[in-house]
Amino acid sequence: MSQAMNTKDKLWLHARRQFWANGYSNVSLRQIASAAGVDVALISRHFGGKLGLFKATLEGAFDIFETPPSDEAELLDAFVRIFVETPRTNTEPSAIRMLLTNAHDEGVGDLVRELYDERIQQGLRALLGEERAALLAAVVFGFSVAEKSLRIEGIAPPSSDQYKSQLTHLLQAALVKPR
Amino acid sequence: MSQAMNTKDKLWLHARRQFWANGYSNVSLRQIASAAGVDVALISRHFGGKLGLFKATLEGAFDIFETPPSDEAELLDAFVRIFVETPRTNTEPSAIRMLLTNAHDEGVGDLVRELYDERIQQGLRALLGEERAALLAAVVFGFSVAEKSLRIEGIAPPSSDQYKSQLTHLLQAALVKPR
DNA sequence: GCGATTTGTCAACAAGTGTTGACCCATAAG
DNA sequence: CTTATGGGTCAACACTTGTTGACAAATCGC
Repeated sequence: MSQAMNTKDKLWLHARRQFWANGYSNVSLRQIASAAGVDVALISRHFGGKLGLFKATLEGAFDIFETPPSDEAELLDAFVRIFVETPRTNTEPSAIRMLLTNAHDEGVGDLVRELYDERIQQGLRALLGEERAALLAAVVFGFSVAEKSLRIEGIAPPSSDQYKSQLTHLLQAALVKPR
Repeated sequence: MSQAMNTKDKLWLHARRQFWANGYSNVSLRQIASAAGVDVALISRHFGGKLGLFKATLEGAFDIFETPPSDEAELLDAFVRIFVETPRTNTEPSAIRMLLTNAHDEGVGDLVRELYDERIQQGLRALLGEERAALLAAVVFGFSVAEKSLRIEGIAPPSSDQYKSQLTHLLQAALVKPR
């Protein structure tokens, strides 16, 4: 499969995997180029630099939000889909989770926060109000990063039905209007 | 205050602040030394290297868990205390939150995960079982990092009473036994 | 076929990293 | 006074980082 791709796509693919696996600043361009079997200089040629490559790997991260959810039930569904089902059926990294995982990084932190706020958080705020949107974001963020950073396996057991119901319950709790 | 400290304590203090603010691998020894007004070489002298310095800044991270909570109500109290009250009354960074924030880092990730598992997660598992412990960890993790990484301000409004009740509610939801 | 434009190759660069060894200087023990 | 000893200073080290420029090769338009 890989030998039929042009080098730009090869670079994109391996960059995506490595950024997801190790985080933006823990991956060097030479690692990516080596994994793709390509010279380092090609990255700057094709993507303009490391940041440009990272931005390119974020493409499609927000497709699922292109039509923003209009009520809370729909929102709940969307989140469960993003954070439970998609990561398990698709072997490739989920772009939105990659986004969140790299939020704490000096190099791309600003870009990531900007994108997240503009493309996701704004919609949440409009639908839920300031406090509940923040609360929900915190929960979602926790799930995204806990499994990856702490390698907490129990969060996502093979039979994900129970996990799904627990997550749903948790998100509902986050959506309760404060007194 | 700072000029009365010896250089080792000065280094420790500024290292702690910078590691917390920017993450382990985003802080260079020269930055720390410069902030402390001290030569870089002293760090390797006093702490044996960057990793040694980081380990030293983790000291006392788990004091609050020295007597592990024995029931779920106590556990809930402890978490609210750690993640709501302590960070606001104390201007210095909370070590446990620093620990979690640096979990996603190639250099110290293993150390951080090991410490977290050994000192916190094990107690949670014994008390709650595998799944609920993981779920609670995810929520707590989200709160620890979301505010810091995503700069979501709404999570912790100045009047923290409402926030406290929301967090309590959320933690209770995480503690519900799965069907 | 010929020229132009893309695409790939190689080597080097400047900047930044953690770490080490050689020296100096104080203070206290003999 | 002499002499160790611990703390501090300075310069260099070996290494990695992202990026760039000069050149070769291949591709495509005409």
